[in-house]
Amino acid sequence: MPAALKTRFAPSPTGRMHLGNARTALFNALLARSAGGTFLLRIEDTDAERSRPEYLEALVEDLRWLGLQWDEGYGVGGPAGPYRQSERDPLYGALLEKLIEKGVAYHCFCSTERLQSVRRAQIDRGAPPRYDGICARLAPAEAQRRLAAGEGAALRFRVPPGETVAFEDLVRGAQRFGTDAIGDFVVRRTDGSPSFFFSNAVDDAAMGVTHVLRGDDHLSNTPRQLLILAALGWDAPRYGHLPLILDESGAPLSKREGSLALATLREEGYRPLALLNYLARLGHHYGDDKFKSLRELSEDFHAESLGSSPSRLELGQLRHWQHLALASEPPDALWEWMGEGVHRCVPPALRGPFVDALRGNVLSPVEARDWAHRLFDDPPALDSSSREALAAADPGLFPAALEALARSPLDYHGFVAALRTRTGLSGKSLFRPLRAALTGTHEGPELARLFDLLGEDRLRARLRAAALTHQDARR
RNA sequence: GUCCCCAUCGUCUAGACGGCCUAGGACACCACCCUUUCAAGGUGGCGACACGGGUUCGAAUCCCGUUGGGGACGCCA
Repeated sequence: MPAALKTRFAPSPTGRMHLGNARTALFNALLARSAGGTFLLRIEDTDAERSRPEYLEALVEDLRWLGLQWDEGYGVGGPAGPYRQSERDPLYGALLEKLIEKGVAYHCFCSTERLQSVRRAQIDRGAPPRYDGICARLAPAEAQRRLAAGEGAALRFRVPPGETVAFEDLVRGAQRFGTDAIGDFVVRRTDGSPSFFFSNAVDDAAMGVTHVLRGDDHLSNTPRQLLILAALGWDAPRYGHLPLILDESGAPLSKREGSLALATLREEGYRPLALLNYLARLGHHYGDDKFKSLRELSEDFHAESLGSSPSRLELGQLRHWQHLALASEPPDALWEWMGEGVHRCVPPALRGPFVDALRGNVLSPVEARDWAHRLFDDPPALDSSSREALAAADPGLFPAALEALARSPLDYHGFVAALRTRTGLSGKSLFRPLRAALTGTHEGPELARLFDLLGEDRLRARLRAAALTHQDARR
């Protein structure tokens, strides 16, 4: 029986999650689900300096909010724990010792200063910056002596010269790297903590991860990790490298917090599925453009449909998916989503009609709240376009509207018909000032729905106010 | 600098085996329809194979080069 497919998301808690991370997590989750496999969450907090507990919390919260459940790992447990790298030192220690015994790892006593000046000199002379191998040639006895004397040392992996590391990338296809292009790299820092190359590779293997979808920036790290695993005699997972995501200006997404932080988007009211539908199509192709549930997203996911060229973020596209996400939301959920500001402002009896009227016309709770205030706060704030519309209105319009309203207060169509015959106005000259008088702005949901929402008293008051504004403007 | 990756409408992308591509879809944009208004909705339009060489009866698709963008070369991940 073939081993079940297992994917992972392995973030380091050094910052807030952004769209790039989120997509990596999503693709791994989708790949696992599409194959009935396992999706695992591992926390890579080996960098004590930059890892922070609050980022860890935020990470978990972001993932949960997105709806990406993990079946194994941090917070839920599993057979291969612990799932925080900071708790896995015993395993790393034993494995590192094994590498030393085999002679594939050696102690390096070089100071950061020396390493830096060597690197600078290499670059100046046009050579690739690589470790020059001073400590690789140290006699073991000499290394032992310096260690015993209390000298600090990092551990480096001895990269075999003249070999080729080949692997089949899940998205890029066949890859080959010559080991001569790779310098001996650090697998354990002087402070005793394992490096990314090491802990990341070793944990994937130890946790039974079979498929790794990760950022493009790891492509040239892959041969190092393959070398480590081979030295240990372990099977490596299959790697697939996703093209980077660029921001709207074409620059690579950075880890810095910004408008693209997931948390920001969430606060702005974006629905998780809007984000997921958008992200799933950045670098992956579905055969259709339909809005999909998480389940459909994974059912239709195919690793072969992963693209290999970088894609650029565009909020306009995200808004499109938000639109579709909201359209598929049941009324109660939409009402919840609109938030406190709306709940306080909209009369309970009008809750349903309000949601119906607004659906399709707003993309965020802030917009919904603005409409709630626009409709139920008196007097409504007039924007400049509606002031103009009021000033330019036919002088007979508002008096006639008041009369028409008195005659058919609960019937929008009757009201409009009466108004038309009475004033002879129609089209823009009728509706622009009417909309301005009633809502204070020039665009929005269907006027008929708003008419019902406003109610007779408010309609009368607004028409009266408009008549006065109109006169003032003319004077 | 060295090695590696990428290159189709403004954006996301379709494009196995070269012909079915006068390059398809979606977002945006524009127009029209609907609604006696705007928005929403419907229909349609605009719009791209980075450049230069090859190979071939035929290339977006294969090869080479150029240009552009990105990544790696860290005791960051």
